[in-house]
Amino acid sequence: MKQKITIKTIAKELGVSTSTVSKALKDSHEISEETKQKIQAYANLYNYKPNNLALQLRNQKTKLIGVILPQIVHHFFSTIIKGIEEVANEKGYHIMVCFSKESYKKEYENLRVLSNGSVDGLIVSIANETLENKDFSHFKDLVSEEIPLVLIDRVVSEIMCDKVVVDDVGGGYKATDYLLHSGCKKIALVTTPNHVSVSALRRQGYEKALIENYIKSEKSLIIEIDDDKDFNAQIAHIFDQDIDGILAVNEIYAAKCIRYAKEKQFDVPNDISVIGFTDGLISEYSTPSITCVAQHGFLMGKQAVEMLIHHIENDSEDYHPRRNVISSDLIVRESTKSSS
Amino acid sequence: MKQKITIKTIAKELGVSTSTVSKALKDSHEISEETKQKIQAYANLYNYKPNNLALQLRNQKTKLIGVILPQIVHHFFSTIIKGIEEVANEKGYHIMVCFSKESYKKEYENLRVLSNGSVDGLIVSIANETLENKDFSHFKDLVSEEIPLVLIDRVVSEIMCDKVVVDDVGGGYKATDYLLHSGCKKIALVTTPNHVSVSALRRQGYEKALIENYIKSEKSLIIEIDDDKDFNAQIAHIFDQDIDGILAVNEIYAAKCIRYAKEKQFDVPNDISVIGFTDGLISEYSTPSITCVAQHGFLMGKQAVEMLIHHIENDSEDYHPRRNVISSDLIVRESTKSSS
DNA sequence: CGGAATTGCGAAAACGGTTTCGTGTTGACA
DNA sequence: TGTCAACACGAAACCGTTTTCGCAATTCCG
Repeated sequence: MKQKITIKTIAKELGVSTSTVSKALKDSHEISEETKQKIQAYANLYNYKPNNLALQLRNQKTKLIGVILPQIVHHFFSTIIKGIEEVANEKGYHIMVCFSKESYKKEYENLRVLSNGSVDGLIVSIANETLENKDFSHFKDLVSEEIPLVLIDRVVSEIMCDKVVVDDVGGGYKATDYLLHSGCKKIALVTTPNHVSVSALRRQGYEKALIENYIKSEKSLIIEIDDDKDFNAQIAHIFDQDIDGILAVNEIYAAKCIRYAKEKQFDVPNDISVIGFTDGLISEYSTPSITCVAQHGFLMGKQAVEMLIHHIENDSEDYHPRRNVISSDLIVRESTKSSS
Repeated sequence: MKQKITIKTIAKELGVSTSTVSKALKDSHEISEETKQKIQAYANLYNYKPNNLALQLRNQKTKLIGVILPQIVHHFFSTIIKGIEEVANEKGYHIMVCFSKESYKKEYENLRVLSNGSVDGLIVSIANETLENKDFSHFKDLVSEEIPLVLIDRVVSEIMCDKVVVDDVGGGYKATDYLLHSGCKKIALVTTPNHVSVSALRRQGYEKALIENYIKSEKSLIIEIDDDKDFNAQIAHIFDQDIDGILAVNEIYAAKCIRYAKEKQFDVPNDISVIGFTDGLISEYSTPSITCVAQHGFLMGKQAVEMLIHHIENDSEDYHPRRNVISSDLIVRESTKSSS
């Protein structure tokens, strides 16, 4: 890279001190009009830009927010990023984005390098592997160093920090309740292994809705998908049980269920209704389009970064962790019968 | 944030100089074993981490790569980010991600703040508005400041820098050729206005394939979609012209065309075959799944960051802009008849 | 035993800014 | 003419780290 022009260069060239240059560039009243003109003209001519690193070091703030997410090629997470970036930008911040790829090690590593003063605060959604291991010491270290931290979507209660979560129980409840009211009698749940906290919560909502409607939840109707195995083979047996509704914990599972149902000559929604989570492109564009629980990632990102920046900029006031819950809505489309 | 422990703190506390501490922490031979032990133990105890900002200022490098993309909630772009992040991480870099939202002003602004020494180099895909305006001075400034820059996907020739592009002409050609060989006689093109460079290239490929097969390209079969208007209204008239094939420049247009075709009682692929661009989730999960031209965003991101880091780390050698072309492949699925 | 080599450490400059606190030169006023 | 304020600017500290160089004290060698 070309040698950048600095305040020193200008000072030397114009025969003044660096302090004069600095003040002149900020239009300080301490400097005579004449000198200011000269310095500003020179700075403009050579396209002087103050070095950000120097400013950051001096001000002890980077105006940077670290974001660590488990994945990127994922509608929900990319929507979150969009929300974060938008509000951050409005408030003069930029974001550094890293991905843990659901791995504890990568998450740990990312946390380590970002907490070296590179960022003013962090927004994190915890990796699945970490949730399984239940080892959160790297987060607790962060908290004890008093680095502002906001946890989103996948959170754990033992980390004392601000949090923004989706009302997953409510989402599972609403979806199941809607299926029941549209006439479904026997609803299967297609989910992930239970250590994924959001899935567990959605399942709670599912079970709650069943109970409230005096239906016994049956183990045989709940499938915990192992992504390493063949999907169809895993769901096949629920189709032998006269089901008329499926709740899937994400839109991919929903889409795959619909596809399988069609193959087996079931009509969606008339024979079987399907609801998914994540209001992404798949739900919108597949045929039939999929009724689903929208999680409002955009809003989540916005709220998270607002909490974070508040924390960063009001360092002095005594701090009490807050917890925002974003309610999830049902977007009704074609994969369900209309609720009577 | 809590007062961080610095080298100075350690030095004062242990009654040595900062240089000694610095060297001890790097296990320098200049320092006696005894002193090293003492200092390292202390540093460990208080969880000392060197301040990144100070290091960056001293080393005049940030190990940070700026990424400016037009959008984020978009399969192709998020895949690019994934590719960039993966390789960057391997090589010890992190990424700062910004979005221009297709706006010239945001792009300009992002470029300005990132070129203040915050990053070692930039990877950019140009905003649509900028492509329309044809004002690239902000990029040229960057180049004249010799800030390493790699342009991806949406590029313009007048900016002298490294580039990675998809073989869009080839993609359009392959897709059209495939349709022709599968028996289609009359193929419509559903595209965007022509200033979007990638669409223009795909159109070239489409026209080239037609010409080579002695078919005259007809204006009435080419629709430039205005996203502000109703989609179906815009494509309706091509369905009155006995078409048996559609090439759409992205997967959303493809999905919408298929949906419309179904509504109008056309069978896809038997009455009308459809091919889209972008191998995203929509193509994969809609029914019928959509044959499409994969653009390999992951590969593009990887190559871009490799070029960039090469440029950053081999500053001395004389620099000749390079241009990588990533060939696009046809992923055959259910929305087309098999090629005979 | 005297000079040289080695060892162990510290002072200071450097990275590029900002900011506080002088300080010398004016000019006005008594 | 002496005093004082205002003006215009500079010196220096500071942010946290690395690194070069210098300097004592010790050890080594002849």
